[in-house]
Amino acid sequence: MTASFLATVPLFKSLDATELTKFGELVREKSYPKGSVILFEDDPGDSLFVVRSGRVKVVLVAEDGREVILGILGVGEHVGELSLIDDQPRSAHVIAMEDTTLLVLRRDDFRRRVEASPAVAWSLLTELSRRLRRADGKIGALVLLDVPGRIARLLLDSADESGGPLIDKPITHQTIAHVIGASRETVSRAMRGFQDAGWITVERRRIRIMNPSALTQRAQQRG
Amino acid sequence: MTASFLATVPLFKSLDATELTKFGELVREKSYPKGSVILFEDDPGDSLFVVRSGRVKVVLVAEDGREVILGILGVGEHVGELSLIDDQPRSAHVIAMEDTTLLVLRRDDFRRRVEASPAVAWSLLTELSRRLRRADGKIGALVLLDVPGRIARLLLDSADESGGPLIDKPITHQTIAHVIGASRETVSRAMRGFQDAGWITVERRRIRIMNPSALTQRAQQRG
DNA sequence: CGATGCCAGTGACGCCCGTCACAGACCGGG
DNA sequence: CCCGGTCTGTGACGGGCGTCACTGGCATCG
Repeated sequence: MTASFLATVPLFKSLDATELTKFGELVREKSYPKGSVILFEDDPGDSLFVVRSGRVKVVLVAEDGREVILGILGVGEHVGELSLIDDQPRSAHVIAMEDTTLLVLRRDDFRRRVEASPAVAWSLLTELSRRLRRADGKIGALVLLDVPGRIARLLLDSADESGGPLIDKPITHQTIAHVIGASRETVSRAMRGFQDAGWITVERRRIRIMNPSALTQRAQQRG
Repeated sequence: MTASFLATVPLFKSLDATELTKFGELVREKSYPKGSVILFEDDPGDSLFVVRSGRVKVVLVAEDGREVILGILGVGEHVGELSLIDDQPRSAHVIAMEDTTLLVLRRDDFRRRVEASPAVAWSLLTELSRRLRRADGKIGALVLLDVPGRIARLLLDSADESGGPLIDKPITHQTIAHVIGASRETVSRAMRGFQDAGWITVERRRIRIMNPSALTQRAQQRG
């Protein structure tokens, strides 16, 4: 049932059962195979998407094909609010990293609900704040840290998102490279360095943090 | 009168006269000399600041003193909402770039008003959206563009913020460097290049865009 | 179970840009 | 109108990291 799933989504956690049911009725479900493009940058946007299963990435792509990953979203997270709020076109592409199912909510339905319930508006504000803090942090990292420093930072962030020293989601060097703005080869060399130093171990693309304080140190300055 | 000033602030533009007066009574005014620190990163935050006169910068500072400017705010713009929304510590330093006067609004007063008036909540959402788009754009620029490309982008942005080809606020190379994440010397060389190419002219630190399409081109790819 | 992709590891090379070091221009204030 | 401090222009140099080119691992699937 989709209402019971919605109850697990942070954005809607403050809603009561009857409101959830109403929402559940407004929602359509759509599936996307791995690699397919869900949203195109510059399209006009009129829907909000909630990840029901799978994983998607939000990316900017340069003319020559190089890409930056702005964010990776898993189950319960959502994309597309910005266009609903300010009526501007989509600011990035959204691409399915695995086979993915999304719940789609149309602008008008969403707006009505937000205006009717201050709690949802507040959740939205909280979520946007979190993203802004992250984005600013990322800007700082790009300017102030070298590649190993940015990787260290990413690993620490991912770890405490997983709630332990083991980063549960497998991840490739290529993906890390796109996230921190570096080349695959440089990431490869830096990760080898961390392993040789005994700061992390990697097993079947799962990374375990062995020495958090060394990484923290490394994520604070360059060199 | 502070209520009539508040009426010009986008955040509060949707309020009617009586609400503005109420707000005006909750507000205190504070002045800061050029160069003084208004907010420290990591401080707990419980106030929102609206720039009444002057200009402030939001900056991240590394241990060795290097800095990134996340934003420059002028009259009518505001800082400090994030901590009010999510109760997290301040995410950056805020420093007066000129002698500056701010209006200070305390958390509880602010929250009450936001909850009472959906229009204010909506303005806030709009504003956060705008900042998020900018931040994401900045991340893209840092990763995908070289220094001249990032400068071109900044100049174009600043120009249409001024509403014409002349960027009215004078700005130093050092400041540009901090904003785009580059060194002062490299900015200096790139700007000379733009002038020699006839794309811009500079007079008393005011920049005028002579060839927007060339800059747009340059802001699209590197090399 | 061989084949076919993806992914990681590593060397070589060159360039962008940060850093250091000055010289000269500009600029606001007494 | 001159003077001290800030801002800009430029050369020299070196290093971090992107790019290119391969090699070898390992996993999935007819």
